[in-house]
Amino acid sequence: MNNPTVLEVVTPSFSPLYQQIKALILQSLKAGKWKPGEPIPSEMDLAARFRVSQGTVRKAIDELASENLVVRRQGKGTFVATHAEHQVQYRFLKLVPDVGDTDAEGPAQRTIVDCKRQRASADVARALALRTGDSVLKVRRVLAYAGIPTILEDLWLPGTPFKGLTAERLRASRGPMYALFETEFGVHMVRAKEKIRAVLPDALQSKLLDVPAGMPLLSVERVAHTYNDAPMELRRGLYRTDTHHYRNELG
Amino acid sequence: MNNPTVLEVVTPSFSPLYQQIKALILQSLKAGKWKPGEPIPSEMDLAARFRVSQGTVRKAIDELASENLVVRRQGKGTFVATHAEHQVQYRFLKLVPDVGDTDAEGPAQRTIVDCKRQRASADVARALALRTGDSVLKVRRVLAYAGIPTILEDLWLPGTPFKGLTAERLRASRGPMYALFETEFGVHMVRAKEKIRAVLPDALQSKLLDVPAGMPLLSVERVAHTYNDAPMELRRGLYRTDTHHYRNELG
DNA sequence: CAGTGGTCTAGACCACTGG
DNA sequence: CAGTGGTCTAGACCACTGC
Repeated sequence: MNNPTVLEVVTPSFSPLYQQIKALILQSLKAGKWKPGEPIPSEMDLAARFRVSQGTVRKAIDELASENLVVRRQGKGTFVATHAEHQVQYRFLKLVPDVGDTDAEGPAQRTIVDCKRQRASADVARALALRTGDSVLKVRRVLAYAGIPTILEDLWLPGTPFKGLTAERLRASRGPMYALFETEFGVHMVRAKEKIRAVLPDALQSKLLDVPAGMPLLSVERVAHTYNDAPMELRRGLYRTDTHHYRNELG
Repeated sequence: MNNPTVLEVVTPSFSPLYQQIKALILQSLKAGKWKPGEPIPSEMDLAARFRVSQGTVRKAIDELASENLVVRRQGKGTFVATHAEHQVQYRFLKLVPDVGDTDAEGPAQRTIVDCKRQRASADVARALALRTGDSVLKVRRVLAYAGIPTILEDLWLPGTPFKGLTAERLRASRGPMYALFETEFGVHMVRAKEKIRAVLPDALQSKLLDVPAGMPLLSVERVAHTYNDAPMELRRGLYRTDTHHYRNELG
């Protein structure tokens, strides 16, 4: 009767009220009941709706806030998190210049190299939870700082949710790509996982980044997820790390 | 009268009670009043001492727990966090095998290549908040998985707190190095910052890792801090990323 | 000023651990 | 069983925002 691989040997059989409230709010977020940037109902309001005390709603919202799904602003309200605010330009980009800081460096110059529809290869399909051969959008772009190409990115997006995305549309947009996804396609990335390696560029890559073929680069493979933890983007980045570095904080 | 670089233009002039309580507990932690692995007083106990309600102590401890300084265990108590428990072998090491998981891979085979006292160079001194020429300990070691050398690490430690650390002592210890630091030298690392780059190894490095000179490697420079945010270790790691990768989660 | 999130309390009860 | 952390409540008051 032992079951070593399953964590919950007995039924969970207990879920705190605030977790249930959290799940309900989360459901509304997923359903798009409140749009990114908009306020959600006040704590008192939600407490009244769910027939619980303010403290219980508060704890639910606390967790959502700590997961960056929602932002609290004292005196104003609680707002659905968004990538479309000038706050931090790129929330998931951890590459910073060796000298000075990201602010001093200013925004990147972005060049869309390519944007086309194609069929998902096996590994792309697996990363995006699609089937091999499903339609995906592939984007390739270069980010430059002070005129120096620094990042080369390949992106794959599932075809259906991103129907209508074109190179022109990408070139026309200002601000983070994730902001565009949010406002134009209703896709809000909330979490991401990265796998980082050191690699050498192939001929085309070294040409696009204007670096020698023998220069080691950081390979950053990112899968970004939307609310339901559904993977909605696969991104493979090549970073120059002779003038910049990937910064990580461990707690 | 303007002061653009300072955040608090006006005085802070307000600090919640629970923050003050948190600071008091933190002070006891720094002072080593309770040792890693030991329980701190119960919430009720602390509440009585500080003449506040349980809820206020609770919120203080909540923050300490979320910073991994303390671990809560329902029914048992709240314990000072420690690196010396089999839980997670290496809390700050984010390199994982491409196939299988860290558990399946098992513990690393560790080889201390070198351990000697030397004078701090300018950059080492800066990282450790020492003066150039101050005495530091330098350790070099190799970690291997399944017999394959995978990580080459250079460590610099300030000489004074780590007086008495020798290669023999390192070789004799089992478990994480941070556990040894904790039990033998009373130094508990709580936070760390990493700068990650892609590099090529020099001749000696490629020999120690048994990789070709042209193989790109991940360079991970870590500064680990103890309670007061004092830097207590500089570590430069070279990771093979042909069989492993650095895994990071973004929220 | 009213409305929001943020703090604090006192007390009740629940879930888990160990003797 | 007593003691621990974990949940929940109801109500008071504080700090901040905007009108």
